[in-house]
Amino acid sequence: MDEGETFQEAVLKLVMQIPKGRVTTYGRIANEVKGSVHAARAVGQALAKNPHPGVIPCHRVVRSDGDIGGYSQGIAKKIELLRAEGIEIEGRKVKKINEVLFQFSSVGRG
DNA sequence: GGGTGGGCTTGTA
DNA sequence: TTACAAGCCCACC
Repeated sequence: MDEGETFQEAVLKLVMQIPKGRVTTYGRIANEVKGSVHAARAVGQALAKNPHPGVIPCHRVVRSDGDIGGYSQGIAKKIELLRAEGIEIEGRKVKKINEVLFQFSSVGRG
């Protein structure tokens, strides 16, 4: 991440890169920003307090287990947003999470 | 300016 | 499936 950017900024920027119809996990972001999956807690904080709720698709971030986890506006809301993008939701978990999982290190990360 | 607690998590037993 | 422990950042006092 950029030195001039803070942890929160780095997290938000990564989430912004998530394309529609795709989702990622807190651990992935935490690994990209801090390199520690335990930082996922901090990632959630950054998303929960995202200063750009209209630019940061925090609803595209779910748990590593596929569970939606939580949402400041409400889990139900998060589910609707994901379904609106074409992502299937089973109860409180994302179906075929491995297929919609978006990887940051996929390309351009050399 | 310093110390403590909470949160949209993760992994193991 | 449930319960416990670890590490990280922000807000409050």
